Parts: sequence; C-alpha cells; structure tokens
Amino acid sequence: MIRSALMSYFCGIIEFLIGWCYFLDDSRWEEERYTDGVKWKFLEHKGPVFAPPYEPLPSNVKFYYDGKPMKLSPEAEEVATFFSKMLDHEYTTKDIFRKNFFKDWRKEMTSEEKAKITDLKKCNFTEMSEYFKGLSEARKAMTKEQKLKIKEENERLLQEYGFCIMDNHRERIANFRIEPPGLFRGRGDHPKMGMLKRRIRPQDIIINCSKNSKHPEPPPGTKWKEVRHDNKVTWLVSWTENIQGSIKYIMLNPSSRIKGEKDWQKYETARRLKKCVDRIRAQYREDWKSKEMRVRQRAVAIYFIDKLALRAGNEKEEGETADTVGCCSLRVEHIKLYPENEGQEYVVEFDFLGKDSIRYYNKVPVEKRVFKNLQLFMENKEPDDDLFDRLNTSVLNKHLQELMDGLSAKVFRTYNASITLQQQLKELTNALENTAILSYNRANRAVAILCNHQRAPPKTFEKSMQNLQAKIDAKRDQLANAKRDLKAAKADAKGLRDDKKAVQRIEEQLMKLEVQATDREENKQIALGTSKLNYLDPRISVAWCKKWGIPIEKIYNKTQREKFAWAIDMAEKDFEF
DNA sequence: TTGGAAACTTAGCATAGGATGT
DNA sequence: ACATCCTATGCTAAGTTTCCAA
Repeated sequence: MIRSALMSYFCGIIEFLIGWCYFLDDSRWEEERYTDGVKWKFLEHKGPVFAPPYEPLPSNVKFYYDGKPMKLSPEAEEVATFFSKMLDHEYTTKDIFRKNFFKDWRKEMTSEEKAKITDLKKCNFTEMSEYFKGLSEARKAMTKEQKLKIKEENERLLQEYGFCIMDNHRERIANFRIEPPGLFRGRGDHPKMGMLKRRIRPQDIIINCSKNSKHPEPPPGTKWKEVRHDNKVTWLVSWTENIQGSIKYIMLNPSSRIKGEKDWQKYETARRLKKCVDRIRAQYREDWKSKEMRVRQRAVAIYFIDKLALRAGNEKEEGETADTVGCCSLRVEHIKLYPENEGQEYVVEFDFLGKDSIRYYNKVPVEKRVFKNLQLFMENKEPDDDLFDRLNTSVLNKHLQELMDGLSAKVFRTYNASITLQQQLKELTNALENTAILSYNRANRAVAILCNHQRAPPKTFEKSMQNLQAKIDAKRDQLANAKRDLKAAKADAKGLRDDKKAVQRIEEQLMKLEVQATDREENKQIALGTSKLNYLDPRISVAWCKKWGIPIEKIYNKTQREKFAWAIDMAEKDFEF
C-alpha cells in the first residue's frame, strides 16, 4: 500500500522509479542516503532574483533637516526612505531602533552629509513618507489591465526562476527572491533593531549546482562570489547576512521530494518515540532520584520537555539577540514554586519569553520529586542564574540520542503534538458532519495550546465578531418568522411541508453560524497554522478525513495539500500514529 | 572533543488577492 | 460593480540540530 502510494507520488519517470524501488526494497536506503549524506545527483537552476535597484525620489519629494530642504546622495537617500516607510510604526520611536538606524545611516552618508546631519530628531521624513503612501494607494487603484500585467510578469519570473531540476524532477523553489535591503526589525526587545540590512549583490552570492548542469549566469558585468557543487546539502544559493553574520539560503518548496521525504522521516522518528516513550519516562523518573546533580537536572529538564512541550533552549550570545529562553536556558527568575496553590500541591509557575519573544505562562502541578529537585536547583542562586547549571542542549541531546536513535528534544514536541491530535480527534469527533470541522479545529487547538502557538488578536477581531453576531441575530429573527409562518400555515398540507423545511433549513444555517462564532472566539489568540504545518503528522488528519467522509479540502488548503501530498497518497482510514 | 559555523526547521506577521456581501 | 472581509501566501527572523575543522 505504502509502496504503490509512494510510487504514484514520487515516481514520475523510469530512472527515478528504479531509485525508489531500491529504497522500497531496502530499508537501509535512508541510512545510506543520509549517512553518506548525498542529497541529490543532479541540480540545475537559474540562480536568485535580485531586489530591484533603488529608484531615487522625484525632485519634488524632499527631505528636511532642521526645517530646511536637503538633497541627499542616492546612498543616504535610500536608507532614509527605509526609515520614512516605517514612520507609522511604533518602533521608529524606540531609542534602540533610532540609535541603530542613525548609526548605520551615517555610514552611508557623504562626509558633507555626515557633518551636517548630526541629530535624528531634526530629520523630517514626512514628505517622503507621504510619497510612499501615495504610491501604495496608486498601486491599489491600478486598472485591471495594469494589475494583470504585473501578475503576468510575476508569473514569468516564477516560471523562469521559481523552479529547478533536481534528480529528474522540476521542483518548486521556496524563496528564489533575494531579501531586499531595509531596516532590520527583530522580534521582541531586539538589541539590533533598526540596523541597516544591506543590499545583496551578485558578488555576495554562492551558487550550488551540479557540475554538469547549465550554471546560472550572474547579471551582466557581475560575478558570483563562488560556484560550488556540493551534493551533500540541499540549498541552491546562499549568502551571508550582515546583521547577525549568519548564512541565508535559497531552498526548495515544502512540496518538493527532498523536503517531503525529510518531513515523513521526522514523523517516523516521532512514531518510534511512541514505541519507547514509556521506557524513557520510567528512566527519567528514576533519574530524579540520582545522586548526581547533573543527572537529576537532565531528568527534570526532559520531564518539562515531555510534559510541557518546551523547546530545547540553546544558549544565546548576550546582546546579539532578544533575551528569550527554552528549557535548558531557563533561569531561576522564570519559575516560582508554590508548595500549595489553589487547592493543588507542588505547583510550578512558569513565566518567560520563548521563541519570537512569545510569552510562556503556565501554572502546573508537578510530582513531589520534581518539586523538591527544583527547590534544590534554586538554592543559593540569584534570579538571573541558570536553573539547570549542569545542563545544556548538547549534553541533553547526546543523552537522548543514547536512549533512542534519532531522539532529540524537538522529537518530543512532534510526538506529543501528533499523539494529542490523534487522541483529541477520537474524543471530540461526533458523527454530525456539520460540527466535524469544529471538532477538528478544537483538536488542533489543543495542540496549539500545548505548543504555545500564539498570535496577536487580529486587528479587526472585535469588528468581525460583531459582524458575525449581527448575522446570527438576523438569522434568529428569520427563524422566529419562519416558525410563526409554520404555525399559521396549518391549513393546507403542502404549505405545511414547505414551511417545515424552511424552518429546518434556517435552523441549520443558524447552527453553522453559531459554530463559526464559537470557533473564531476560541481562536482569538491561538495560531493553528504552525502546528498544522510543522507538528501534526498529516496522515492522522488524512485518516480522520477518510474515516468521517470529510473532503480533505476542508482541512488542508492548496498549499497544504501540496506539502502533504505524500501523506494524502499514503494514509488509509485506519492509520494509527 | 568541542565550539562555532552550517544547515535546516519552525515561527508570527504583513499583505496580496480572492471570496463574499451589498 | 464595488467595498469589505478573510484567507492564503510570502517573507524572513529565530529557533534546533548537525557537521566539521582545529
């Protein structure tokens, strides 16, 4: 079954089929493929699409310094436009943002400009800002023909640069456009916010492709930094970004074979954890009693990672990024211990900023041994000391790897997310089709809450809720009227039947609206997409759809169906995670 | 053998663009 | 036909894990 499904999905052509049959007949394929690390045999692409060059402002749009108009050099002007475009954002008022911006802006100025422009407060960007607002208005107001023309040009670019050939398949590339220059805005309280993210040029670009492929051409008069032929990696293009000095990549779309296969493998690893999670849990519970402090710390950390789906928590360089933590990097100040709280014993209160500076707040009762250990870990420490001072992610993952091949901290998140979805779907789904999606979303929501996937409530949330409520009220009135008609229409049989039908139809519509309202309200601050895309084994959802006769389109949109094509082909209604 | 770099996954937000209502 | 609303998509930052050179 798996065999044929896979073939129909992946094996378009004969050569490829041979490769897959090798895989299908021999489970060592994965190991071989991944231990020798070869990711592809052939790779050809057209290289990246660069950001459009800077277009200087028209002469009537002026920058003012100290109240007087001032013509800027193109370099300085460009950076000024970045700032002017952000004027409406709160962060242009933040000290760090302004300080970083001004420092980097000055680097782009001529010496004359530098001498003159010494105070950001004296800079007036409003005319520039208005100009860009005007441009975006104009873009919105374009005629159909103009919009179509742009759309066609985008499509042409996509067809030319958006695909590559990897091992006999034309595959979609994820991000073939180079990130345009601008002002860096990190998430949360980022020390580098406002810094200039510089323009990427051909000489910054490393191309990766097959030796025997047609190499991408750099724009006329330019050169690539390097062309290499490394088939042990999956990226096509890379460059070094100037804010953190990290490398950025152009890679394939999630619909590609190489990503799909990896995704599948991820869920298979999580399913292997399912088989031995009892043993591992017994182990860490045992380790809570260990004589060795480092073993006890490790065991408590794994418990948190398992029970609360915390991230591993790598160390971060201070001052380079926002101050956020995960499990291993928790500090004393991030938890509070309550021997007794609201009728529960041994309660731990977590309050810290996690990835993307999203707050994690949770009060959980824990086992007595965990509680006692935490008290011990916190003894004689300052608030900003590490809670787990004998532990880091490398030590932790090394230990996990010993417990199970391929086990790392994030596998627990994947496992717990997927198993929770499966359980919740079993519990919540009732046979009534029109509430099935609500059940699904609720199961999805349980996972999102576990993983702390939050979102800012949409700006228009209140409004949209009101609109929906108005619709519901209107529908209620309509129902009341229909019921009245029904009472009045007792006389003749046909009218009675029609009226009954009408009442029923309206009742159904009303229920649908009410379900929609419930769903939306419950979703106010919770993001479902992240878990759906990254943590939930799609085969669970596919199986659920098959079991309840729900069209897959109801839960996965087009992009998601493309990403999960492997699972849609593979999973039958009896799939068990 | 280890620490930093490289590679790759996960993340929320902005907005484009399509659906829906008027 | 147009305005409004909502969802899908693009974007790129921020994580985790793996890799590899010293």
